[in-house]
Amino acid sequence: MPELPEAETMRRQLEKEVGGATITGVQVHIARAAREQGSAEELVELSKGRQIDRIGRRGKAVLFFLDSKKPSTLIIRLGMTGLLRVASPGEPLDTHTAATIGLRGKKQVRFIDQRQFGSITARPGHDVDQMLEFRDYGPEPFSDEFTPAYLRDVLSRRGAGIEPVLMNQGVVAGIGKIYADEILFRAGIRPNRPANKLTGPMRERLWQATRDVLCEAISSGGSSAADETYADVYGMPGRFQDRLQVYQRTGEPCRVCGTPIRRAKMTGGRGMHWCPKCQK
DNA sequence: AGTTGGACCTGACTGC
DNA sequence: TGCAGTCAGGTCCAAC
Repeated sequence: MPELPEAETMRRQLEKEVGGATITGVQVHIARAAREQGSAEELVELSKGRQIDRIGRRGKAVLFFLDSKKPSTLIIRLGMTGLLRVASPGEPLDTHTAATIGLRGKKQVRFIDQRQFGSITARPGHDVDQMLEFRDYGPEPFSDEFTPAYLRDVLSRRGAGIEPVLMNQGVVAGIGKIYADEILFRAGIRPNRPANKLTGPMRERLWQATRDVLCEAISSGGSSAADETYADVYGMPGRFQDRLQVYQRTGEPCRVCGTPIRRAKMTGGRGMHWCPKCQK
């Protein structure tokens, strides 16, 4: 599923491919994709004729910052299976194309979303932190606000397992199942350890592992694991799946100690993967 | 306030 | 072969 590294990979590619282009219109093919917008007309009104100043990202969402004189922001939340693809208007539409962003010139951006958990929404202004969808978001993992001291404060109030806490976008933005599993392996912490029971050294390792794992995943162009649909804006898969240590490796030997990787459901019903020997 | 479980959604997979 | 049931998880919502 697209998490921060996949969203960041697409952001960088889009910046290069369509940065500076002018939007000629937005066409919604699957109405559900625009469910967070007041109306489809509003989506077009807030984006048509405006130039893409910059492509941004907040957590797992890709942001198109439009027209600084009459600012608005196009928000693509990728959900489980959302993808952005650069295409030419003549190419046949994928069955799951939820929306098409038309551009002046020879390109368009397509939002493809098989499971329809993603969304496309336009909001007035550029102040993302004030917008409904991001108001309660925690810091970006690479920001100055994300520090071991911040983790100490925020985790001290949480008695739930560290994995669901790490996946809570209000705690830190951009982490989903794949990277939560991988970060906790790297930090040597069991996913069901209560968040407020992490030791100081554990919090330090968690902080470091969060940044290291996400950084390496971005460098590898994200993960396209076995049951994942993820591919970049050119349709190319990521390369980080080859370096996964625990995610989707149930029963396979830990690459560090050889112990079979375990899988169990955490509270909330999601699966977690961990090495029973390396993670405490 | 924080935690938990259910709902949404589709394709892949399992079992009879 | 076919078909019902289950699973996967990002995010929101309601209940405790």
